[in-house]
Amino acid sequence: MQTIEEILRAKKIKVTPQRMAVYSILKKTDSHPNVEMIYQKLKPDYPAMSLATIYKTVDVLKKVGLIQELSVGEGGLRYDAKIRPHSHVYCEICGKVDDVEQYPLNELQDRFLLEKVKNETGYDVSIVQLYFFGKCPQCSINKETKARGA
Amino acid sequence: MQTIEEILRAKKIKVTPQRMAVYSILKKTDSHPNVEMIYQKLKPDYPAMSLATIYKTVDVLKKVGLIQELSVGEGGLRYDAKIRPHSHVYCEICGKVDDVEQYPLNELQDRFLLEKVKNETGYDVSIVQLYFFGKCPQCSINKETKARGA
DNA sequence: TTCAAAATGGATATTATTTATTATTTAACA
DNA sequence: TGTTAAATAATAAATAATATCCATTTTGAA
Repeated sequence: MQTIEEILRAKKIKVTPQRMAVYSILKKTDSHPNVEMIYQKLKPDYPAMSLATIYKTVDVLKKVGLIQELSVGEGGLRYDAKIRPHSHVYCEICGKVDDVEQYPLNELQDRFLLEKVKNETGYDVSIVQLYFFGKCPQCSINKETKARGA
Repeated sequence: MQTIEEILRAKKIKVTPQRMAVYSILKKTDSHPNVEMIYQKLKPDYPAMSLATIYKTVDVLKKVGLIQELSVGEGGLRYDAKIRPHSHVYCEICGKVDDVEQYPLNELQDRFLLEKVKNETGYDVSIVQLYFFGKCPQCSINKETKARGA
Protein backbone atom coordinates (compact mmCIF):
# COMPACT_ATOMS: atom_id res chain seq x y z
CA MET A 1 0.00 0.00 0.00
CA GLN A 2 1.18 3.46 -0.89
CA THR A 3 1.81 6.02 1.79
CA ILE A 4 0.52 9.54 1.36
CA GLU A 5 4.06 10.68 0.75
CA GLU A 6 4.46 8.17 -2.05
CA ILE A 7 1.20 9.18 -3.64
CA LEU A 8 2.22 12.84 -3.65
CA ARG A 9 5.76 12.17 -4.90
CA ALA A 10 4.42 9.97 -7.69
CA LYS A 11 2.54 13.03 -8.91
CA LYS A 12 5.55 15.33 -8.54
CA ILE A 13 3.89 17.15 -5.71
CA LYS A 14 6.19 18.13 -2.90
CA VAL A 15 5.66 16.63 0.50
CA THR A 16 5.54 19.46 3.02
CA PRO A 17 4.75 19.52 6.73
CA GLN A 18 1.76 21.73 5.99
CA ARG A 19 0.26 19.26 3.54
CA MET A 20 0.84 16.37 5.87
CA ALA A 21 -0.69 18.32 8.73
CA VAL A 22 -3.85 19.20 6.82
CA TYR A 23 -4.27 15.65 5.64
CA SER A 24 -3.64 14.34 9.12
CA ILE A 25 -6.29 16.59 10.61
CA LEU A 26 -8.82 15.41 8.07
CA LYS A 27 -7.85 11.79 8.56
CA LYS A 28 -8.32 12.04 12.31
CA THR A 29 -11.63 13.86 12.45
CA ASP A 30 -15.12 12.93 11.42
CA SER A 31 -16.42 16.46 11.65
CA HIS A 32 -16.07 17.33 7.96
CA PRO A 33 -14.42 20.69 8.64
CA ASN A 34 -14.29 23.61 6.27
CA VAL A 35 -11.15 25.62 5.61
CA GLU A 36 -11.62 27.87 8.59
CA MET A 37 -12.17 24.93 10.94
CA ILE A 38 -9.01 23.23 9.67
CA TYR A 39 -7.17 26.47 10.24
CA GLN A 40 -8.33 26.66 13.83
CA LYS A 41 -7.52 23.04 14.53
CA LEU A 42 -3.99 23.47 13.22
CA LYS A 43 -3.29 26.68 15.06
CA PRO A 44 -2.00 25.17 18.33
CA ASP A 45 0.55 22.96 16.61
CA TYR A 46 1.27 25.13 13.58
CA PRO A 47 0.79 28.72 14.68
CA ALA A 48 2.53 30.00 11.55
CA MET A 49 0.29 28.18 9.10
CA SER A 50 -1.39 30.50 6.65
CA LEU A 51 -5.03 30.31 5.62
CA ALA A 52 -3.96 30.62 2.01
CA THR A 53 -1.88 27.50 2.38
CA ILE A 54 -4.90 25.58 3.59
CA TYR A 55 -6.92 26.68 0.59
CA LYS A 56 -4.15 25.54 -1.72
CA THR A 57 -3.61 22.34 0.19
CA VAL A 58 -7.19 21.13 0.10
CA ASP A 59 -7.17 21.84 -3.63
CA VAL A 60 -4.09 19.72 -4.07
CA LEU A 61 -5.37 16.90 -1.91
CA LYS A 62 -8.67 16.92 -3.74
CA LYS A 63 -7.04 16.81 -7.15
CA VAL A 64 -4.86 13.92 -6.07
CA GLY A 65 -7.95 12.12 -4.82
CA LEU A 66 -6.91 11.92 -1.19
CA ILE A 67 -9.89 13.87 0.07
CA GLN A 68 -13.37 14.68 -1.11
CA GLU A 69 -15.17 17.99 -1.09
CA LEU A 70 -18.70 18.34 0.22
CA SER A 71 -21.18 21.06 -0.61
CA VAL A 72 -24.04 21.28 1.83
CA GLY A 73 -25.36 24.70 0.89
CA GLU A 74 -23.36 26.81 3.30
CA GLY A 75 -21.01 29.49 2.14
CA GLY A 76 -17.91 27.33 1.91
CA LEU A 77 -17.01 23.73 1.34
CA ARG A 78 -16.41 20.85 3.72
CA TYR A 79 -13.63 18.29 3.46
CA ASP A 80 -13.48 14.60 4.21
CA ALA A 81 -10.52 12.24 4.04
CA LYS A 82 -12.79 9.23 3.97
CA ILE A 83 -12.98 8.50 0.29
CA ARG A 84 -14.70 5.15 0.11
CA PRO A 85 -18.35 5.49 -0.90
CA HIS A 86 -20.52 6.77 1.90
CA SER A 87 -23.10 9.47 2.23
CA HIS A 88 -23.61 12.43 4.53
CA VAL A 89 -26.30 13.93 6.67
CA TYR A 90 -26.42 17.63 7.39
CA CYS A 91 -28.13 19.31 10.31
CA GLU A 92 -29.93 22.37 9.00
CA ILE A 93 -29.99 23.86 12.49
CA CYS A 94 -26.42 23.63 13.78
CA GLY A 95 -24.56 22.83 10.57
CA LYS A 96 -23.12 19.55 11.74
CA VAL A 97 -22.21 16.98 9.09
CA ASP A 98 -22.15 13.28 9.93
CA ASP A 99 -21.33 10.21 7.93
CA VAL A 100 -23.99 7.75 6.96
CA GLU A 101 -21.88 4.64 7.07
CA GLN A 102 -23.93 1.63 6.22
CA TYR A 103 -26.38 2.96 3.82
CA PRO A 104 -26.96 3.21 0.94
CA LEU A 105 -24.20 4.32 -1.42
CA ASN A 106 -22.46 0.98 -1.18
CA GLU A 107 -25.70 -0.74 -2.00
CA LEU A 108 -26.08 1.27 -5.15
CA GLN A 109 -23.17 -0.57 -6.73
CA ASP A 110 -21.49 2.59 -7.81
CA ARG A 111 -19.88 1.43 -10.99
CA PHE A 112 -23.12 0.12 -12.38
CA LEU A 113 -24.87 3.28 -11.29
CA LEU A 114 -22.38 5.51 -13.09
CA GLU A 115 -22.93 3.50 -16.27
CA LYS A 116 -26.67 3.93 -16.07
CA VAL A 117 -26.40 7.66 -15.54
CA LYS A 118 -23.96 7.96 -18.41
CA ASN A 119 -26.38 6.12 -20.67
CA GLU A 120 -29.26 8.35 -19.69
CA THR A 121 -27.56 11.73 -19.65
CA GLY A 122 -24.44 11.39 -21.78
CA TYR A 123 -22.38 12.79 -18.94
CA ASP A 124 -19.05 11.23 -18.14
CA VAL A 125 -19.64 10.87 -14.41
CA SER A 126 -16.88 10.34 -11.89
CA ILE A 127 -18.34 11.27 -8.53
CA VAL A 128 -21.58 10.41 -6.73
CA GLN A 129 -22.68 12.16 -3.59
CA LEU A 130 -25.77 11.43 -1.58
CA TYR A 131 -26.90 13.97 1.00
CA PHE A 132 -29.55 13.87 3.64
CA PHE A 133 -30.82 17.07 5.22
CA GLY A 134 -32.61 17.34 8.49
CA LYS A 135 -32.20 17.92 12.17
CA CYS A 136 -29.60 16.22 14.36
CA PRO A 137 -30.55 14.52 17.64
CA GLN A 138 -29.19 17.37 19.79
CA CYS A 139 -31.07 20.04 17.88
CA SER A 140 -34.24 17.95 17.95
CA ILE A 141 -34.03 17.75 21.73
CA ASN A 142 -33.25 21.45 22.12
CA LYS A 143 -36.28 22.47 20.18
CA GLU A 144 -38.56 20.17 22.14
CA THR A 145 -37.11 21.48 25.37
CA LYS A 146 -37.56 25.04 24.27
CA ALA A 147 -41.14 24.38 23.21
CA ARG A 148 -42.05 22.74 26.50
CA GLY A 149 -40.08 25.04 28.76
CA ALA A 150 -40.28 28.87 28.81
CA MET B 1 -55.42 20.08 -7.40
CA GLN B 2 -54.36 23.30 -5.75
CA THR B 3 -53.08 26.15 -7.81
CA ILE B 4 -49.93 27.99 -6.76
CA GLU B 5 -52.07 30.92 -5.73
CA GLU B 6 -54.15 28.71 -3.50
CA ILE B 7 -51.09 27.16 -1.92
CA LEU B 8 -49.69 30.59 -1.12
CA ARG B 9 -52.96 32.00 0.18
CA ALA B 10 -53.47 28.96 2.38
CA LYS B 11 -50.20 29.90 4.10
CA LYS B 12 -51.13 33.57 4.37
CA ILE B 13 -48.49 34.51 1.86
CA LYS B 14 -49.48 37.22 -0.54
CA VAL B 15 -49.71 36.43 -4.21
CA THR B 16 -47.68 38.96 -6.13
CA PRO B 17 -46.73 39.22 -9.81
CA GLN B 18 -43.08 38.92 -8.82
CA ARG B 19 -43.61 35.66 -6.99
CA MET B 20 -45.66 34.23 -9.80
CA ALA B 21 -43.04 35.33 -12.30
CA VAL B 22 -40.17 33.70 -10.43
CA TYR B 23 -42.11 30.50 -10.01
CA SER B 24 -43.14 30.53 -13.64
CA ILE B 25 -39.56 30.91 -14.81
CA LEU B 26 -38.50 27.97 -12.69
CA LYS B 27 -41.43 25.89 -13.82
CA LYS B 28 -40.64 26.49 -17.47
CA THR B 29 -36.91 25.88 -17.45
CA ASP B 30 -34.83 22.81 -16.83
CA SER B 31 -31.62 24.76 -16.44
CA HIS B 32 -31.64 24.96 -12.64
CA PRO B 33 -30.82 28.65 -12.55
CA ASN B 34 -29.30 30.52 -9.65
CA VAL B 35 -30.61 33.88 -8.42
CA GLU B 36 -28.60 35.87 -10.94
CA MET B 37 -29.80 33.72 -13.84
CA ILE B 38 -33.41 34.12 -12.74
CA TYR B 39 -32.84 37.86 -12.56
CA GLN B 40 -31.52 37.97 -16.11
CA LYS B 41 -34.34 35.83 -17.45
CA LEU B 42 -36.94 38.09 -15.87
CA LYS B 43 -35.37 41.33 -17.01
CA PRO B 44 -37.05 41.59 -20.44
CA ASP B 45 -40.54 41.15 -19.03
CA TYR B 46 -39.99 42.67 -15.59
CA PRO B 47 -37.34 45.34 -15.98
CA ALA B 48 -38.11 46.77 -12.55
CA MET B 49 -37.72 43.51 -10.67
CA SER B 50 -35.20 43.78 -7.89
CA LEU B 51 -32.53 41.21 -7.11
CA ALA B 52 -33.50 41.47 -3.47
CA THR B 53 -37.01 40.41 -4.35
CA ILE B 54 -35.69 37.32 -6.08
CA TYR B 55 -33.67 36.34 -3.04
CA LYS B 56 -36.71 36.77 -0.86
CA THR B 57 -38.96 34.99 -3.32
CA VAL B 58 -36.87 31.85 -3.69
CA ASP B 59 -36.76 31.71 0.10
CA VAL B 60 -40.52 31.90 0.31
CA LEU B 61 -41.06 29.35 -2.44
CA LYS B 62 -38.58 26.99 -0.83
CA LYS B 63 -40.21 27.25 2.58
CA VAL B 64 -43.61 26.60 1.09
CA GLY B 65 -42.18 23.55 -0.65
CA LEU B 66 -42.85 24.73 -4.19
CA ILE B 67 -39.21 24.63 -5.22
CA GLN B 68 -36.05 22.90 -4.10
CA GLU B 69 -32.59 24.31 -3.60
CA LEU B 70 -29.51 22.65 -5.02
CA SER B 71 -25.95 23.06 -3.86
CA VAL B 72 -23.41 21.89 -6.40
CA GLY B 73 -20.30 23.46 -4.95
CA GLU B 74 -20.41 26.77 -6.74
CA GLY B 75 -20.69 30.02 -4.87
CA GLY B 76 -24.44 30.26 -4.89
CA LEU B 77 -27.44 28.01 -4.98
CA ARG B 78 -29.52 26.63 -7.82
CA TYR B 79 -33.29 26.34 -7.88
CA ASP B 80 -35.64 23.75 -9.33
CA ALA B 81 -39.41 23.74 -9.45
CA LYS B 82 -39.48 20.01 -10.09
CA ILE B 83 -40.06 18.65 -6.62
CA ARG B 84 -40.80 15.00 -7.18
CA PRO B 85 -37.78 12.85 -6.32
CA HIS B 86 -35.10 12.99 -8.96
CA SER B 87 -31.39 13.52 -8.93
CA HIS B 88 -28.99 15.89 -10.67
CA VAL B 89 -25.83 15.78 -12.66
CA TYR B 90 -23.39 18.67 -12.68
CA CYS B 91 -20.82 19.44 -15.34
CA GLU B 92 -17.62 20.44 -13.59
CA ILE B 93 -16.42 22.18 -16.74
CA CYS B 94 -19.29 24.44 -17.84
CA GLY B 95 -21.43 24.40 -14.70
CA LYS B 96 -24.53 22.99 -16.37
CA VAL B 97 -26.98 21.09 -14.18
CA ASP B 98 -29.25 18.45 -15.70
CA ASP B 99 -31.92 16.23 -14.27
CA VAL B 100 -31.43 12.53 -13.94
CA GLU B 101 -34.98 11.44 -14.51
CA GLN B 102 -35.27 7.74 -14.34
CA TYR B 103 -32.70 6.81 -11.89
CA PRO B 104 -32.30 6.13 -9.03
CA LEU B 105 -33.96 8.23 -6.36
CA ASN B 106 -37.35 6.79 -7.12
CA GLU B 107 -35.90 3.31 -6.81
CA LEU B 108 -34.58 4.06 -3.37
CA GLN B 109 -38.10 4.14 -1.96
CA ASP B 110 -37.51 7.39 -0.22
CA ARG B 111 -39.70 6.91 2.78
CA PHE B 112 -38.05 3.66 3.70
CA LEU B 113 -34.67 5.21 3.10
CA LEU B 114 -35.37 8.11 5.43
CA GLU B 115 -36.37 5.65 8.15
CA LYS B 116 -33.17 3.70 7.78
CA VAL B 117 -31.04 6.83 7.97
CA LYS B 118 -32.93 8.03 11.00
CA ASN B 119 -32.31 4.70 12.71
CA GLU B 120 -28.63 4.81 11.98
CA THR B 121 -27.88 8.47 12.67
CA GLY B 122 -30.65 9.72 14.90
CA TYR B 123 -31.25 12.59 12.51
CA ASP B 124 -34.77 13.60 11.65
CA VAL B 125 -34.30 13.64 7.90
CA SER B 126 -36.64 15.41 5.51
CA ILE B 127 -34.70 15.85 2.28
CA VAL B 128 -32.58 13.53 0.15
CA GLN B 129 -30.43 14.76 -2.68
CA LEU B 130 -28.32 12.67 -4.99
CA TYR B 131 -25.71 14.40 -7.12
CA PHE B 132 -23.51 13.17 -9.90
CA PHE B 133 -20.44 15.13 -10.94
CA GLY B 134 -18.64 14.83 -14.21
CA LYS B 135 -18.36 16.22 -17.70
CA CYS B 136 -21.33 16.92 -19.97
CA PRO B 137 -21.42 15.64 -23.55
CA GLN B 138 -20.57 19.03 -25.06
CA CYS B 139 -17.60 19.57 -22.78
CA SER B 140 -16.40 16.03 -23.38
CA ILE B 141 -16.33 16.66 -27.12
CA ASN B 142 -14.92 20.14 -27.01
CA LYS B 143 -11.58 19.92 -25.29
CA GLU B 144 -11.16 23.64 -25.78
CA THR B 145 -14.21 24.37 -23.68
CA LYS B 146 -13.68 27.32 -21.46
CA ALA B 147 -13.87 27.05 -17.74
CA ARG B 148 -17.11 28.09 -16.17
CA GLY B 149 -17.58 31.79 -15.73
CA ALA B 150 -15.63 32.61 -18.86
C1' DT C 1 -63.36 51.67 -1.17
C1' DT C 2 -60.48 51.86 2.51
C1' DC C 3 -56.78 50.48 5.35
C1' DA C 4 -53.13 47.99 7.65
C1' DA C 5 -49.85 44.75 6.92
C1' DA C 6 -46.91 42.92 3.77
C1' DA C 7 -44.12 43.19 -0.23
C1' DT C 8 -41.19 45.59 -3.54
C1' DG C 9 -37.41 48.42 -5.65
C1' DG C 10 -33.22 50.34 -5.58
C1' DA C 11 -29.35 51.06 -3.42
C1' DT C 12 -26.13 50.08 -0.25
C1' DA C 13 -23.99 47.40 3.50
C1' DT C 14 -22.26 43.39 5.11
C1' DT C 15 -19.80 39.59 5.40
C1' DA C 16 -17.58 35.47 4.15
C1' DT C 17 -14.75 33.28 1.04
C1' DT C 18 -11.24 33.08 -2.01
C1' DT C 19 -7.39 34.74 -4.80
C1' DA C 20 -3.28 37.55 -5.61
C1' DT C 21 1.12 39.32 -4.34
C1' DT C 22 5.78 39.00 -3.01
C1' DA C 23 9.65 38.12 -0.17
C1' DT C 24 11.34 34.22 1.99
C1' DT C 25 11.90 29.44 2.82
C1' DT C 26 12.10 24.66 1.66
C1' DA C 27 11.92 20.06 -0.77
C1' DA C 28 13.89 17.21 -4.13
C1' DC C 29 17.57 15.64 -6.46
C1' DA C 30 21.91 15.74 -8.92
C1' DT D 1 26.01 20.33 -0.43
C1' DG D 2 24.27 23.36 -4.01
C1' DT D 3 20.73 24.48 -7.14
C1' DT D 4 16.24 25.32 -8.66
C1' DA D 5 11.57 25.07 -8.87
C1' DA D 6 7.97 24.89 -5.85
C1' DA D 7 5.75 26.08 -1.65
C1' DT D 8 4.78 29.08 2.31
C1' DA D 9 3.55 33.19 5.24
C1' DA D 10 1.46 37.30 5.72
C1' DT D 11 -1.40 40.43 4.14
C1' DA D 12 -3.95 42.87 0.90
C1' DA D 13 -7.45 42.91 -2.21
C1' DA D 14 -10.99 41.05 -5.18
C1' DT D 15 -15.04 38.57 -5.51
C1' DA D 16 -19.36 37.43 -4.82
C1' DA D 17 -23.47 36.26 -2.42
C1' DT D 18 -26.76 37.73 0.44
C1' DA D 19 -28.95 40.89 3.87
C1' DT D 20 -30.58 45.30 5.14
C1' DC D 21 -32.77 49.74 4.84
C1' DC D 22 -36.56 52.53 3.92
C1' DA D 23 -39.67 55.06 1.02
C1' DT D 24 -43.22 53.60 -1.95
C1' DT D 25 -46.52 50.44 -3.67
C1' DT D 26 -49.60 46.65 -3.46
C1' DT D 27 -52.37 42.91 -1.61
C1' DG D 28 -56.15 41.02 0.89
C1' DA D 29 -60.12 41.59 3.50
C1' DA D 30 -63.19 44.45 6.23
